[in-house]
Amino acid sequence: MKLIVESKKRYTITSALPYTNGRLHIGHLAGAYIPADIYARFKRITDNDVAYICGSDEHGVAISIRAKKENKTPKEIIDKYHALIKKSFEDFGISFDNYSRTSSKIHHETASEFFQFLNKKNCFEIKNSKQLYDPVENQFLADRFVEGECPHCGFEHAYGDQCENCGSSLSPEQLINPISKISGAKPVEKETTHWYLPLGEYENFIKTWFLKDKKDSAKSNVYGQVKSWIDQGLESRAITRDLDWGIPVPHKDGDGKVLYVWFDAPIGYISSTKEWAKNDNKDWELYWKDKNTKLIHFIGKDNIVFHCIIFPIILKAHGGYILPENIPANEFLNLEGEKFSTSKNWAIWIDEFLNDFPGMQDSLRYTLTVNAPETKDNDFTWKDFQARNNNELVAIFGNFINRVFVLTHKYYDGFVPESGDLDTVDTEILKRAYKMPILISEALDNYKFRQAINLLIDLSRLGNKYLAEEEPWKLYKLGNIERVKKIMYVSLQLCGLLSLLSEPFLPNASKKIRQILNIKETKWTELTFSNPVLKEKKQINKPYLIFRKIEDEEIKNQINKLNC
RNA sequence: CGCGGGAUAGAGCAGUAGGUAGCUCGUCGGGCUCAUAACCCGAAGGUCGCAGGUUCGAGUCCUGCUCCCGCUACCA
Repeated sequence: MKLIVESKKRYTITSALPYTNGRLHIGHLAGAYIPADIYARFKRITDNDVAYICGSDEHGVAISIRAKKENKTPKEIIDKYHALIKKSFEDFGISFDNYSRTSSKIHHETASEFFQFLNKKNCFEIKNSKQLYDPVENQFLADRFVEGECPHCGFEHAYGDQCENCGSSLSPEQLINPISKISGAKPVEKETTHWYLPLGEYENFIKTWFLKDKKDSAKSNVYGQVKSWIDQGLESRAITRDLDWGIPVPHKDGDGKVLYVWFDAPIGYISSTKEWAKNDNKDWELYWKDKNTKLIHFIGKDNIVFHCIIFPIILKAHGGYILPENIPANEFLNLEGEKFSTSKNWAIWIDEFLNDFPGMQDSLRYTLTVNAPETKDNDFTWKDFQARNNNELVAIFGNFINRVFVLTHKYYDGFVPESGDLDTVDTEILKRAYKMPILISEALDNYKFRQAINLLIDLSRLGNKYLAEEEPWKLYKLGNIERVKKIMYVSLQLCGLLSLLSEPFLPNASKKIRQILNIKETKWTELTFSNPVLKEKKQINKPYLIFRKIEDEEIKNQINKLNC
């Protein structure tokens, strides 16, 4: 075990860029945003230099199609959802250092330069291919947007890439009587030219950099997925598209073509960092090119291949960038046993949650962390949410703090008592408590968020047990005033520690407790047995309840809301 | 079909060098009354997905199988 908390390092932390064709739901939060936010806050409070970066991903064929369907421009679509998503993040309290968008000027410039740099370095192949084309809409069709009869089972609504009925994978030209899903017209084949990234040339790079060097640090789900891809062999991948929405290919032969959204999106992390650096007067290159910077990507499992294979290859091909230190992808969260579904409205939207449970961000953060899909898909249920909130957050954590505060005001008018020499039980409790910053740090450094937040609750359990065993209220009545002072002094130190240790997980509660205790945010590196959080004779403010219970009625309403 | 992850008490999970199965919640019983009817203690409850194998001994290693979730590359 480490004896101290690591500090004084530089971190570039990213969360997957949300795609601007829908609102945010709690599945998004659980996968890529809450873990990253905890990690970023943790690294800040352990005295590191942190850039926590994100932004909206606003290109790609899906947005183009959606705009057509809704009879709007792509820009109208992305402006609407960018605003909604950004507001949800702000209201929920995700602590991005910068939240940008890929339609911004700085991103278009950055991505274009990236393409030009790689093109000049001869990193691309240029190849011709035949693709299906919609003659009515005058656009090329992604496989998914061609529909027809499956040659295997006769199912009439098979997609160009797969038949949903029999499960066989297809290519669009195999379909019988294919039609464009956009116009309904019969697609025609047309030749086109694209730039390809020859991923196969980088197989050995991935084998060494990831499969060998990350074998111990990568999560098993991530490692297995990457290994599977490499074992199957990597093929060249087109990084341009025939589309009218996106970043124009900056090349004389690039007319009517844009950069593939998966080429430009991860570069969005870089341009968002640049935007932040410009506003904050920082040097962005330190966060992307300095060997001492650790780059961590938080994503959902659907993004593994792009963050563990394709983006690192792009960075490697460029040559001037650092590579990710780790990519702690989460699995997926289900809702009441079913997958989240935007079309069926089977989701808990962030804005609606905040509307129905104002000020209860920490309750959701708690539930989504303690039940995070770290190693496999997990399920969110409203009943579990209520139970976690009422039985753990309120009854154990909130209640411990409250009973200490109430006793402090009752006995000492809100002043921290002078303890004198502590008894052995007292110092044992404090010693265990001051190990928590190290234990929690260790768990978080290994991306074990569930374990980390359980350690935090364990500290309040320790406090509750201490109070139950020492029974200061009894001693007070018996007149053993000196002993009560020691017990209360120790209990207050635990509250102080809880307020600081909860900051990454429960930032709102942390702040409230610190305000009651009258203490400033303190780096975990300064938390030691010999330097108590609360000084004797310090006065604390009038307490109030930090968390509230959730009633059965509220849960019933939410479940009804889901089912209609 | 191929590949990846998972399968441990009613629920959610630990168990990362093989040695008499642990934690949290829930349930039941008791204690306490400072506290948001909260807190503390104790008990019941599992043949560790199935079948073989290696071993003195396997949840932990090997083989085969079953079930659940996901991926399979222009749905970003």
